[in-house]
Amino acid sequence: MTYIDQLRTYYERVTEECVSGLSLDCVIFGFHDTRLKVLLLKWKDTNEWSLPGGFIYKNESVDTAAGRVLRERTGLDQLFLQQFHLFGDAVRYDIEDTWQRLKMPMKYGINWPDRTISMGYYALVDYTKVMPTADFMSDECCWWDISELPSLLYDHQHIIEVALKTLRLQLNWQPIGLNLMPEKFTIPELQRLYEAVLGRPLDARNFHKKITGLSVLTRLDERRTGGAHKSPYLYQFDTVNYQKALINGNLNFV
Amino acid sequence: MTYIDQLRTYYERVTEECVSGLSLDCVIFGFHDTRLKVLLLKWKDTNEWSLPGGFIYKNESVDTAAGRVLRERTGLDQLFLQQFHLFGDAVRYDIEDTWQRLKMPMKYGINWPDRTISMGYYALVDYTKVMPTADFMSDECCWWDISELPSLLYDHQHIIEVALKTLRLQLNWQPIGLNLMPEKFTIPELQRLYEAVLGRPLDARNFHKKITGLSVLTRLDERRTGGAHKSPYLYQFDTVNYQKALINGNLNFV
DNA sequence: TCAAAAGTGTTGAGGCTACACCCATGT
DNA sequence: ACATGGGTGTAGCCTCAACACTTTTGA
Repeated sequence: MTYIDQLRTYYERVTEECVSGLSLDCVIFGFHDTRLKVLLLKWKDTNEWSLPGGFIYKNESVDTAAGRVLRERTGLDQLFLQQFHLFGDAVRYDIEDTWQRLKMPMKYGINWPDRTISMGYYALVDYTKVMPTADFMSDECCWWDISELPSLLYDHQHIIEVALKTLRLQLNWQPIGLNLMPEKFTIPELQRLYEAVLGRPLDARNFHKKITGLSVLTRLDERRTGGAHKSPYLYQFDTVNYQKALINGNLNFV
Repeated sequence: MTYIDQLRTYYERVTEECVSGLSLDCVIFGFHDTRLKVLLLKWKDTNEWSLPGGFIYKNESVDTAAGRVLRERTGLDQLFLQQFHLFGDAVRYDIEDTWQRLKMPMKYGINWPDRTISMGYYALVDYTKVMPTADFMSDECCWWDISELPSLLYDHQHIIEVALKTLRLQLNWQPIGLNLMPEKFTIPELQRLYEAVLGRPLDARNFHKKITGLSVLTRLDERRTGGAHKSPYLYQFDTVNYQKALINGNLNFV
């Protein structure tokens, strides 16, 4: 079976089994090496990248479908996943141009709706736990630095921008740290995350004071060694107090 | 043509001309007489109420469709309208029970999808300018006090709750006052609005100090007379400064 | 004259910002 | 030894919350 046949079969199945005209796109954020990252897929035999996405089975909750897409691309379950915008413009992108960049015959001869509306989700994941996994349409699935994205298909550049804007706005009310950091981390590492999301530096003393003052962290008896400098303490989140601080909107580092 | 025929014709047109399986519901907030209000429709020949909603034409932007629904029910254009949640559970409500309450034969014999996903929008409108207008399916369209809602069809009770929660969260970043108040209003009246949204009383002196300190209001040379008490000054919003205050997130009365 | 709501300032507490030096570690 | 980043405290400012009396108006 050729790749094109596979694709046609896939889209035929989608047409039959999924909600028509509605898709979802996931902006999966990770954090590594002081940088905010996004998980992208490269389409087979092209140099074109896009967000992981998918369709909703006719008897499936949309949120569940988003969780499924996420699980398939990251290997992780029970992730922090949040609706952020419905992309419903009549013309979201240049369809012909897109099919050309994908080197595909338009529509594979099947009855595909003229326009697709897409629900945008963002996810916050622990970079160290993710196993990026390509699907049958892609030959690569990997992390990209948020500030060095490749050219993206569809309106995915726009979708990422909206997701990032939402993330910044929700920083104080969402468990950004809890979900993006590995289990054990140092306070300066957490500060780098906040700086990466906000896009500007924060004062180390004030950050330390604030985050420890909220008692959302538990200091471990371990330190991170290996740097040519004083070894910082490792911390874990105290999830109970973290939830409390979130509810109070106290995790703001403006 | 009987009412049932009209309905069948309508749903046939929707099936043909609209995006399938996706609808939208609008929670239209108004403010009157110290109370937050929602605009509801009563279905013909029943005592069942629901939110105004509609479908999206195949070549229409979803946001535009929401604006259209809103214009048809309020007579107003260019309203403040905001996506807030996609209601996409596989089973959102008891379908059979709903059709029974509507006293309708299910599906009118047409090919209607088994489940509908709905995008929730909320709107903030000037109560005094709205002309509530029923559609052909409803025999009443009117304002209901948010704390004294009737029994609602579908999952509309839930949708209103989510909308209200969103409104509270966004109070500091959205032009709540600007859109819900009439052109001229007094500071105590604006305070009542904030109290209605937040669901708790605010201190008059602190409110006055804060709101005047932001220079988002212009005091007019008029006063509201008629009450058996001191006549309060009338104010208008200074839209330029209002936008600035919103951007800075300064309109918070926590 | 009375009832009802409008208008108005001050004070204390807590949170935020700005700022500089010493310490621990690996090279 | 030295370079690198980690850890730590204080002072001033600003914002917020709490709080009561006088004024105006219509009935």
